[in-house]
Amino acid sequence: MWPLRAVSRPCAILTWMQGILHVDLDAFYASVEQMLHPELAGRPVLVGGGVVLAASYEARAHGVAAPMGVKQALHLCPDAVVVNGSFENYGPISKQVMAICADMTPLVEQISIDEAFLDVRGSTHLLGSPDEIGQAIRQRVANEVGLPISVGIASTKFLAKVASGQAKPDGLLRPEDEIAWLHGLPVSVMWGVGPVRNATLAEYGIQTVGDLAQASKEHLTAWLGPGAANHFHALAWNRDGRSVRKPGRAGSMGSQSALGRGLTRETDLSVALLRIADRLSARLRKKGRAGRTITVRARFADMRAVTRAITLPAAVSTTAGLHSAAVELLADARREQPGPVTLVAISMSKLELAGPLQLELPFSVGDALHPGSPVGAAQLSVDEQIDKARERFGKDAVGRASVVLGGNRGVPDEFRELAEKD
DNA sequence: TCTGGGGTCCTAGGACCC
DNA sequence: TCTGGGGTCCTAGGACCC
Repeated sequence: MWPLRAVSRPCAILTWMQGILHVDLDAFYASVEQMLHPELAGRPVLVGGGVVLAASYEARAHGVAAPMGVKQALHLCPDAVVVNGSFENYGPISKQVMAICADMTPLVEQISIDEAFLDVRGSTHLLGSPDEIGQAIRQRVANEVGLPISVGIASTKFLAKVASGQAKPDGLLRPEDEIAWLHGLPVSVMWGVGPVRNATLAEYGIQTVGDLAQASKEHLTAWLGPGAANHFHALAWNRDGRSVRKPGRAGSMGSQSALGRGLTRETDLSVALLRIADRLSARLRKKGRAGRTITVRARFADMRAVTRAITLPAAVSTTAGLHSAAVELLADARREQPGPVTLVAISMSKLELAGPLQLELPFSVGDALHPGSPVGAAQLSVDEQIDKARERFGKDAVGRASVVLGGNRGVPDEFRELAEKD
């Protein structure tokens, strides 16, 4: 029932060395949809709207892959069922899977919603060999969650990741002779080799990881630059010193929005920025964080992108603060390339811990665009609202005030508490 | 049919300081 | 008065990952 692809009788030392697992849920979003909607089981399923976010293996058999336009995917696979992702389900299901991993070892490093590294070298005396632990994870995820998951086992994170990729779908793989096995694979399996580097390497006759391992450092440096050359040459010999560690706090946070054929009018762009500024600042505040560097990226119809950034003396996390900076940065970007903007993104970096949210002020879109205009309940400009709040709650509280888009989210509890105290 | 939304890391040039 | 080498910060762009 559980295809163990590695033909192996682990000796003790290999078991010790090969103690890193990479677990990866197969076609995660599509598999969840098939699980929640049994009528989709066994059928080609595409999750996404404009583009394919995930394709079930039945669809992949027809050449469908993410990210591909849904229309193109349907051309390749006319029987496919297209579903909007039920994104509210994915996070909790991912948590269930990660909890199973955490039962095997405290050293779990989750790297995305559907994959994680585990260092199980400290668990083998209790739970058995890495193979047995890997199988136990697969069995529990199948029984308790209902999803297929693939496992790669190796002596390094890099090789474990490559192995889980080769084990898919629904498999487990532990390469016996790691270097020999690795050298037979195409360079594109390496983490960090995408279309551009793959094409560069192919130009010089580098097809397999073995070819890369044999290439001279001088050549690799000329082709890829010094940093990438060292990195990939080391990986080609499975030299990867990175250990499994609990992920720290994210270094940046961003939000973006695609704008169809593109927007040109100032006011339309300002509204688009306000929407993502609000989404981003809400996430920042929820995590108790604020950022000093604000970056705006605009993409144009020809897919060219222009970025503009500003680093502030103090960290911010308010909708109004992000929005006003973003509007200026976007205006600057558009001076370089006028014309319709097809995507806008705001990203915050240099993140710091911020104090808990003290106060949110309801206000409306109209106020942001035309300060003082009588829109909705809030008839005051942002500045006037802040002045009012300052009068009522004192300077300190308002220093941390943030502004809520739309004014229709109700008054946050923090606001109510302050108001009651007042 | 051109292509979502969330991230990471690297490079390179310029400003500035010692 | 002219000038070196090193370090840090900032900005812009790009490749890549899920």
